[in-house]
Amino acid sequence: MSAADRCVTLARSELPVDTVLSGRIVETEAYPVGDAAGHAYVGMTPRNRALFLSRGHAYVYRAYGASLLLNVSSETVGVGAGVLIRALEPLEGIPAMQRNRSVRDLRDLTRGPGRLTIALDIDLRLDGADLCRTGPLRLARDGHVAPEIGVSARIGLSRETDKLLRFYLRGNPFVSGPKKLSP
DNA sequence: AGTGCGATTGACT
DNA sequence: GTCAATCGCACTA
Repeated sequence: MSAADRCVTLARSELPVDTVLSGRIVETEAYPVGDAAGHAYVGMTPRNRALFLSRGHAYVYRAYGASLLLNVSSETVGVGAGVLIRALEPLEGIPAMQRNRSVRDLRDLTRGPGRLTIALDIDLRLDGADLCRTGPLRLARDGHVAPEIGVSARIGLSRETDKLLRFYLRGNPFVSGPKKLSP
């Protein structure tokens, strides 16, 4: 990555209430081809099939029985890989996000992969959705130039813990994880 | 058909 | 700081 990289915004629309909920992506983790910690590592299954769609499709899955996590597929058709969206900086629709999460504090609204899906009302029906075309969930460059990008090990894994594949906007208060990993 | 296990969170000591 | 909740899915038989 370079300092000229543009920030990316994730936007949720077509909700029952006519609102757009959006946030700037401030933290991600990569799960590239051949990564033993990636869900695609075992080959295509009913759960992970969206990882094998072309770049820019949503892979939504349930973790620990409770949380829904959002990934973006990152390779060509038939190749399984993705990027986990770990945190957003809230931009639009903040009151609606506060209702979805039953939380007021802006900092707690979308800091964490399982929290941001609740804030944006993302569910399993969005699994496989194309995020690069008009639809209920969209990715878009937001014009903001990214500041320095921090790199660290990924969070919550039991394998491949040495790989530095977590990326975040350094100093951004909406980044999740222990301070040690987000200085 | 049964078992084991998380790319987490929130509640609690 | 610790720890249990919770369920879809992958894996074994």
